[in-house]
Amino acid sequence: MPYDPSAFPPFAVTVDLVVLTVRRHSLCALAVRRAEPPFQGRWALPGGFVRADEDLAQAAARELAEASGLRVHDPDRPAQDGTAHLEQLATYGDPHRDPRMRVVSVAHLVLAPDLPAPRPGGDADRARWAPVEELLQGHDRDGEPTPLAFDHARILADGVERARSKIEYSSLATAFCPPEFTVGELRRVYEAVWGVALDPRNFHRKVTGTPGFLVPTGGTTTRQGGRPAQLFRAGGATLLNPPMLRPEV
Amino acid sequence: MPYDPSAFPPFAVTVDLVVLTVRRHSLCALAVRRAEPPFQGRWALPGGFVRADEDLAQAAARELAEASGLRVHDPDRPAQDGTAHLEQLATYGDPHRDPRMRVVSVAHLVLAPDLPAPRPGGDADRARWAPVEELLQGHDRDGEPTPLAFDHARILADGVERARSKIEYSSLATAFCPPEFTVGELRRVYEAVWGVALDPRNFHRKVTGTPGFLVPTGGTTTRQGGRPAQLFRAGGATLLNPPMLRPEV
DNA sequence: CCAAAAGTGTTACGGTTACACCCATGT
DNA sequence: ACATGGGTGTAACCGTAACACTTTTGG
Repeated sequence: MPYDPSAFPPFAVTVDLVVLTVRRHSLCALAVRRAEPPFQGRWALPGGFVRADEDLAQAAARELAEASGLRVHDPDRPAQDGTAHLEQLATYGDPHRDPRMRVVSVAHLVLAPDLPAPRPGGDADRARWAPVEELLQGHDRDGEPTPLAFDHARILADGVERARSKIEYSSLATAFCPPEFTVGELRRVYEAVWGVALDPRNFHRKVTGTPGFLVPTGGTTTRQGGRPAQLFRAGGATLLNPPMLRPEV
Repeated sequence: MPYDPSAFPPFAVTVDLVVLTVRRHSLCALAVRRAEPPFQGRWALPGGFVRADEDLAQAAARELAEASGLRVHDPDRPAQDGTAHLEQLATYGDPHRDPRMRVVSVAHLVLAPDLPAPRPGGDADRARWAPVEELLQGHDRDGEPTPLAFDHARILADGVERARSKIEYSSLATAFCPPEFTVGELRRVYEAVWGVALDPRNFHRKVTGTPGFLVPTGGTTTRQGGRPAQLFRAGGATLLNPPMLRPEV
């Protein structure tokens, strides 16, 4: 087929972000309140237009910094505070997903530690961390309606599903932890993301026995109470083999 | 951020297809020869522009039919001859991936049975099934150069990797088989996609022992020689638990 | 009869589960 | 002393790997 600039319709391309973290033992996502129509006043995933000279991942990292102050992990360096894991999730291009025009959105998944100063935007009126069940069910614990704008509930559900399955066979769960963490803290991440309880003893053996998964720093902490726990950093291994088994329901 | 139609740059959006099949015991991909610049005369993945009123998956299915005559599985019906599995793969949006203009391509993965009449386009000069190693290494067995256009080698590599990992934990390998197939034929699919040899006895026990994976049709065939083998259709189960273990290396 | 592919039986091994038990700290 | 979370030991259990062996066709 010959090249003809008029042969293709123009699209707007955006990135949307599913930013997940674990707070108070539950899986939360970053939501921002829309200031403009359509869906004015409704909660939505952070995102925005891709610029003319930007790669998709660059655009996602820029929008992430704008919405949350988070920076993206440099894979070559040890994890630092305030840095997150970013990966492409999927692309949503229903012709009517945005009533204004034809918009194709490349959704990205971000896994971030629970920051001491989460700073979602700065003021809690425009951005917040909300438990994913609230956002997916469309109402909070008081029954107040909180449906997400556009097809963002679907995108969020896909992102949560990706995170849930990916921590089974990769070391991605460490992206929810601070740079140094204990085995118990890592276990609570799995429990929050999967919504199950895991046996602390077997979990400990599993993660410490997988070569390259965890690297002891030598330090200990009692921040969780009880006996001092060893501190670890994420090791070089990115794949977990055999995988962490997820208890059925 | 207020809505301003001039605030975003225009993009072209395309779909590219990684169409995989198993032929003569090796994993092959559909490649088409480019008739126009850029990369005129080079092999490329089939694909094209998304139309104004089309969903992304619809565009992929349309391009698939145009390039190969294949139709896409209806998940609610039993598999039929000439139908394939289609899923979104990933989106590629480097600002310079197409020298003409800013193109974002939503790649899709198609798994198809080896058709009696593969009909890639009709004439073998414009389309062909090529072993994926040839396409990925950039030359065929005679040393002739066959580098793929654009970033299609990367897209193909991602599609092959997706197929290799997904047949581990899902029943997707049956998408490479005709509607009725034997356990041995299914095993040869795994062996071709993974490039390994599997123990026929253990494989047989594994797939026939997983509830919902295979449904016996009652018929038998000797088309592979030897003792008559039972014929099966794909069952309703889409997830394989525990997964098929992939031998290392 | 022989080759080839299908299918069954059996044992050894590795990883997970379940749970008893001990350790080191804060209050 | 006691509660709390960290960590080790151990036996039952389950699925896979390895391989001997039988079955049923075609040449």
